[in-house]
Amino acid sequence: MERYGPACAAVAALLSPHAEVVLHDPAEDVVLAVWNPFSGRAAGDPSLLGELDELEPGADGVLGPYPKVLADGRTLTSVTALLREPDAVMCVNLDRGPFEQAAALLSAFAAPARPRPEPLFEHDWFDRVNGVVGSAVRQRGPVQRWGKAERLAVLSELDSAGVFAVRRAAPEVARALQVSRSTVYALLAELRGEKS
Amino acid sequence: MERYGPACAAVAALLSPHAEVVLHDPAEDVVLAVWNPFSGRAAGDPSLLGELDELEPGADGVLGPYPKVLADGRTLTSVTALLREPDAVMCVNLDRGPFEQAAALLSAFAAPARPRPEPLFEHDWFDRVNGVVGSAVRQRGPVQRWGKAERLAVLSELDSAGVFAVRRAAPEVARALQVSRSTVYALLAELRGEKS
DNA sequence: GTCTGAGCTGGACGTAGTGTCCAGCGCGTG
DNA sequence: CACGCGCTGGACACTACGTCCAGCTCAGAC
Repeated sequence: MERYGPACAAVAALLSPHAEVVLHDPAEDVVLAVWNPFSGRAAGDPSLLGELDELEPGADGVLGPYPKVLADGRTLTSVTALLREPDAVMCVNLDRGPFEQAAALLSAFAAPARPRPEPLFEHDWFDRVNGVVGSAVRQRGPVQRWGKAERLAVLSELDSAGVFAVRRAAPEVARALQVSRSTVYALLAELRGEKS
Repeated sequence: MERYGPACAAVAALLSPHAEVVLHDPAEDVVLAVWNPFSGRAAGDPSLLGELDELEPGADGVLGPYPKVLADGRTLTSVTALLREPDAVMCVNLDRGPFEQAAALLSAFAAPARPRPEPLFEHDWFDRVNGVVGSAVRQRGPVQRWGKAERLAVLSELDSAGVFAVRRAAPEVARALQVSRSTVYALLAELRGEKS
């Protein structure tokens, strides 16, 4: 308690008022302390840690993050740290609500209400290629700077999306990836050769 | 131009730097002016408004909002206003990227990682053909009883769904319709000949 | 600097799939 | 019965696909 208290308080302070930190004593199955409480629990309550048995802790002694729902409907994201010598369990419960609301607000502001009325895909697959390449661009930087690994990854995605089943797809993909048609087939062969 | 310019400029200024406003002359199919340009178009370029024909304008003369993807991967949300007397078309293209990034940031921060499945359509089009033919069968009776009109109708549906843009589609459609490949092309030619 | 290999390129080439054409055939109609 | 419409299977030219290869560039090793 004296050992871990400041760490818990620090986490709680950092994420206040959206996170609650609970320190448990697994030996006594009792709550040692709660910082910034909003789930109704208090020091001295039973821990009810049994539910954690289902989860496998990672090599670093961390469980989760995993989702939780409070009785009042609030959604939480939680992580649990297993502490040793002395044994303790630290749970951080983050109220996801405000973040989800903000994300929804931003999405609603900038996203079209009707993404795709009819999945007619003649003209659509063109956008699909641009879409896949585009999201990869956002994730990995400009196309010109890509290496073989990036191209392989994007091609794999396009291939498993079935893009190459449509006519004239290969040249278009080559254009979007800014490589030659030959290279597209070369990478594709490499991809499918290793897969099977 | 003198009439609508200030309105376009106002919209561009409000959303700057994330929105581009393009004023078109539909009669000449030419771009009259661009405020805050980022799509590379400039005054005097051809409008290429043909793509808008597919969309039905609302009662208020507004098309969209609808999604768009630039070649460099940026995602846009666009709305188009049809202006009368004098005729003009105003397009507002909002760069959705920053908003999506912010939303993704918030989501990633508070949400447990959740992989996103890509909708694949390779095997889908096969079912699509069977689906269209199947619903037509339910509506018009067994395939063997169909006359030219029925086949034309179903073919039109499949064609406008873009099925024939995918490889090996024609033989498969012929099989589903229980006609020869030649007939498929014959009917298709008839269909497209009358349309234009 | 030179060497070397990995990776991309443009072009050539064989093949699969596409789209057109036509003689032939069944079938309903005048 | 002759006629014509619509479908058929086959032939054909052509496009697009997928493979192959010599040559180029470039980065890293020596």
